[in-house]
Amino acid sequence: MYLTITKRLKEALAAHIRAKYGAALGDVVPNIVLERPPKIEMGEAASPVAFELAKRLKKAPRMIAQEIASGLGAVGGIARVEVAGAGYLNAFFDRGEFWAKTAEEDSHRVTENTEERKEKIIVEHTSINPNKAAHIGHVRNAVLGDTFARILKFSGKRVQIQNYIDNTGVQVADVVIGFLQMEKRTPIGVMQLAREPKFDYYCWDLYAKATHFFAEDKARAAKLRGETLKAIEEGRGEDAEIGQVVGDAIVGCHLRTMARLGIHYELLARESEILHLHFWDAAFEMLKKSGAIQFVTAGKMAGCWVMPSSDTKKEKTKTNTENTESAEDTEKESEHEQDKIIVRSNGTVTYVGKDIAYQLWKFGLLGKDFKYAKWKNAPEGDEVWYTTADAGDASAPHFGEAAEAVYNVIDTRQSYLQDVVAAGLAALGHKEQAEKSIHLSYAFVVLTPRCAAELGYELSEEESRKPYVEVSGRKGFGVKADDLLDKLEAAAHSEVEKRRPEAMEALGSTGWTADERKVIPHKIAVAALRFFLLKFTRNSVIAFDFEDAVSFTGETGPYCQYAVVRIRGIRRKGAGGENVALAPETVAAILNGADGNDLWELILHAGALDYAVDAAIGAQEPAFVAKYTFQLAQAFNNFYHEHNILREEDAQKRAFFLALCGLVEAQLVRALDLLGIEAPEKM
RNA sequence: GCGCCCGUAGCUCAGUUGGAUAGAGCAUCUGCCUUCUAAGCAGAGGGUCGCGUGUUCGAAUCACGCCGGGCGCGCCA
Repeated sequence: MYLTITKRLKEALAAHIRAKYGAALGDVVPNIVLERPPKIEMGEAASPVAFELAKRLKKAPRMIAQEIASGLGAVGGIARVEVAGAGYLNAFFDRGEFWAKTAEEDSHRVTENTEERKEKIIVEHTSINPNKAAHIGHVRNAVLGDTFARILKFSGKRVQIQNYIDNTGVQVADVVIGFLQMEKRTPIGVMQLAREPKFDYYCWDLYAKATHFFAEDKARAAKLRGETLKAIEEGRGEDAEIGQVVGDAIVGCHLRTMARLGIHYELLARESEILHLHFWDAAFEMLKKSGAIQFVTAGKMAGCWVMPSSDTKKEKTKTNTENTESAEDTEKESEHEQDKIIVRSNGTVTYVGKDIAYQLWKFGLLGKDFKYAKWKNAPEGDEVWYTTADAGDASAPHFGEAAEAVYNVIDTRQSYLQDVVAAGLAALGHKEQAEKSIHLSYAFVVLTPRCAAELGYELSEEESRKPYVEVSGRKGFGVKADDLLDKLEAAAHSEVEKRRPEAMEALGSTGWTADERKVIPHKIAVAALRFFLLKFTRNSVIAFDFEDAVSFTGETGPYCQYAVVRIRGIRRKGAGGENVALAPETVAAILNGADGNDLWELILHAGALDYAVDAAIGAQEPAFVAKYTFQLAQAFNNFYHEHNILREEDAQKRAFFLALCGLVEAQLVRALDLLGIEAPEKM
């Protein structure tokens, strides 16, 4: 609701300024900025536009503000506009109306997007190499992607979630070599092992051992890797057989791990099919024909197909809007830059090349499509599809349908490569799609030295000099996702035991059911972890520490859940109180009354979810929603301590408080849902 | 060397696309459960927003230059 009104105000201001001061000020009009005044007594939205106008009109800002305020006319939802300070325009909302509309909007909202006609947005996230267990870094990726997808859906977009599976890369090859060469296993033996529940953990260790094994003899490593990789890519022999078993089994593990966090996927797009269905060949032809890549005949890169650096450069500077450097400068600089190799002199394609082909497919520009089949090993209740080169299932959704925009959730270290991929699309003439290939980047997760020590990791001299330690799947060092979740669930369980001993002891009617004893700690654990990963903005490096992640107090997921639990308790006990007819005049009287400001701020905040979501999408920053949720919970807790709802003697006031609880609960639950957090009935 | 990111309270971080008196959480200290669940609330201390110059009516935010830290730049993925 807050978004609706501020939008209206912006439009009204823009129209008024245009009409009154003329087109000469055209550049001011599109940038009307609204902000929240520092105090609620100063209104709900303010515009400093008069300062901007003062420059051009050579008039005092306060005078201009006065003119605008008196000439603006009525704006829906706004009671009045006043001039404040040196020339601020402060808008005061109609509190009663805001309350009524928010409650109404609340009951009408459709969260599910059922309209098939809407253009689709792809969010690709997780994309863990299927050769080891998922670790905390992977969880950040998945949680960010999942949350962003939820936010997009909430704003009415049709979103399709894809998880890219590189099941034919060197990482899988390394584990295959581990099984075949180091452990001397047969495909059948590996197949049996792969049925074990913690197969991903087994591979985690094996992968680390393989890395060690390769380090001992670099020449042997290169030879083995080359052979194995080729066999896997071509799908022949024991290598390929084991590769597939490992890949499929590990993907199954990852899906189960992520399902614990409420993360699900619609499509597993696999590299094996990109190879077998010759996606690259199609892309290669397009790139050659358009001149986007060129064959190098002499020098260091003789025999390679490269993308000239000027192309990638252009793409990058273009996003930096205004700064138009002279063409001369750009050329000079590009001389020093290296062209990006797309096809090696031995004829094999690089990762970037494959990614261009894949990105073209996402936008429906490749002229090819996969076949699809249902993933058999999906977590309970999930329907997941995967790409196949076989006949496929005719009833599969149309995954090949062109996307309007694509969000790729990948850590910031791959920014350069993502730019090259986008530049590839642009060079093929798909400028629009290049711009809508959005790299949702985030900084990686590292461990504090204390955390590393807790894990029994011995720091090298170089590492101990640094403020934190990098997670490395290759070294087998990091916090595994399932271990962390187990730890969090155990911590949540003992926290419940400590705080509500009666709940876990099955004493009389206060005891929790067996189901609740399991599910509630789980929900708390998920809330703690997801919120912990979401409260940081994307480009902030998270230094992981058990102490912070396991915390359930302060700015955490459980704090937000707790607010909901409190409301639910009150509403259960106060049931019926809402039935007292609540006159709109009474609400207005309360909100505009002496101590109405605090109540009003709570309502205003509850009604600003749309605003938070809009900002989150605009900045591609899920952390905004986490912040919003925490602040709403905090605002409710303030209200809770100031007013005793059930003991309120004034029936009208009591009915209003209960209705307010209902509104806050609805908004909190909704906001938590966007974060992938469920609020329990009790905790 | 080139490119990207970061530097805000003791610690971890916000700061809504330049606005009014720079905010949270944690930690420390002091209060508050006979009252709707204390996973809570109130209060206190704690700041040259890395440094400098500039643009502006107005800068934590923008520009330039330093200082300090991280990452990327491979015929790896």
